[in-house]
Amino acid sequence: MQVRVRFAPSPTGYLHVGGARTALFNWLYARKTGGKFILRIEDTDLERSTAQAVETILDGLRWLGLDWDEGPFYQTANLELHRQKAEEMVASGHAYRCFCSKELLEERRKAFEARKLPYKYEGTCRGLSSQEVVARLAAGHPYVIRFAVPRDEGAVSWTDLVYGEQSKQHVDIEDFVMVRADSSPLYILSNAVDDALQGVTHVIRGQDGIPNTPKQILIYKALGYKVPEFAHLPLILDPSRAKLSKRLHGDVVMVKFYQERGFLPDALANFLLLLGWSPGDDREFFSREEMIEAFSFEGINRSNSIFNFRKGDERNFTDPKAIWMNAEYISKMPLDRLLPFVIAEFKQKGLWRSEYESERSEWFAKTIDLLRARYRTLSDFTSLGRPYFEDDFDYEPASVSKNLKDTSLVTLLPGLADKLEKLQDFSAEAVEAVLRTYASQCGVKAGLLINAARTALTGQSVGPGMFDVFATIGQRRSVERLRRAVRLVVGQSA
RNA sequence: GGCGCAUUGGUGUAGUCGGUUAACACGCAGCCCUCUCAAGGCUGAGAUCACGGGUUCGAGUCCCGUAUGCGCUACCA
Repeated sequence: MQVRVRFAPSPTGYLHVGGARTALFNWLYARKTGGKFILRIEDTDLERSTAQAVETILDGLRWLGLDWDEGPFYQTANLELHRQKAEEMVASGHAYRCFCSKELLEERRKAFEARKLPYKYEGTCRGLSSQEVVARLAAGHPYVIRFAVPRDEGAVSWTDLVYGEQSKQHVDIEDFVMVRADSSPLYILSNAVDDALQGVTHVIRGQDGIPNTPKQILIYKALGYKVPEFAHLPLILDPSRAKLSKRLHGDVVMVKFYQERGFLPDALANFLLLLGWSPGDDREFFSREEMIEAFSFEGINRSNSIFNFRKGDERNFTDPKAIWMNAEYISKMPLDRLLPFVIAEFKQKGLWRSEYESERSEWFAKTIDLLRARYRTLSDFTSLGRPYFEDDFDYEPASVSKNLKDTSLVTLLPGLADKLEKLQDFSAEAVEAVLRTYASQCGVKAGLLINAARTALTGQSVGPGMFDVFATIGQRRSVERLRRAVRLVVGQSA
């Protein structure tokens, strides 16, 4: 039997990390088993769903490389069918019409809650005779359709692929509503019917779906459908152990945020993979192929994991391990696979030049290769990396005060510039030789010139080996920048 | 209140059939390297395995209870 799994987001907001992980796990299982990954948009919530929200979700999935085989299907397309299924259950005695008004039930619930008693619908309309039902129908009384949960000592049980044996007593399950008074079906119904009709064999969803499972199993059985397997995933919580939400946490929980902040989709997927799942050994880096190969339900953890980010910490603008993972990908992945992402980043920031794909393409690639070891996001290439590509860049005050405070640099810098200007071969080795010779001639430590040059050429106090920086930035620009930096020394000492 | 799920260092996780000093990664601190930073190498701090009972020669690992957290408890999805 072919495996069929689905990701069924409701398009209320954006694709968030929890949803993305659920989608990833579904996708992995489909790919591992040669099954199908179905995408279904659960848009039954009237106002809250917008076409734009759907597009954002699709975008996020595409970006993460989670391609679906069928869909997107829209739940609203099947509403009438869902209603019919409920009618079938009424006809077969598995469900009944309930004429109790919402207001009345609300009142009762409140009364019970006030006394801290558990409230479950008492089944008032369950015992209505067919004549009574017909009479009320004829009188035009509004009604909802409720499932008639067996009233016996039995229980609904299933073996969750993650949580193991699960069981819920019939007495603990309320006669839940499946169809509203306006005849629109509820999620609990639509979701189960769609899963059945779309041939879903494995329901892989968040742990918050556990309480729904027994009800849905009841529906499957009442309708004569085969009950699928269930695999519930632990939740992803914030550092105070609250559920992640856009309202509470803002952009950090959204996939789009990572897209914009310069994450590699593979890195995010890899990080998400490890949130709640482990291969059982020490491996942490997984290519898509390796993920597919290694993935299994047994490796899924049962406890909720925490997305470890702190608000207002710019260096750790999200979970430090996610950033670390991204940095690892940036510096370790094959350069030719990284380049397209970097190029996209340059284009997006308006720093792309056509020469980078013609006469300067080799230089561009080498420069990116030089820089990537210490960058953590793609955005770093255009922000921190700016001095390597553009002539106008900022001098970091801390760098200036640290490296350009020695007033003798006022003459040393232009002196070095003069020497370098005469070089025939502006290679890292040649520059190093010149600089070190010049330093000893002047009786200063090479480090003084090296560090000063770093600030002069990049405005920063950190970066690759300085002689590589010289070579990368080039003779003309290097000489210019050394001379230009003199005013900063003066400014500093004044 | 009810029902359910969970509980290993700050975070993510490992810990197979119960058996010596609880492992790995991130983060943090220090050292080495070095022209800086990152990387890399090394070292370190940080966990009475939520708590209390029990079973056992022996429990993070099995059983019971408690606490805490989370989820669900809607004519939301």
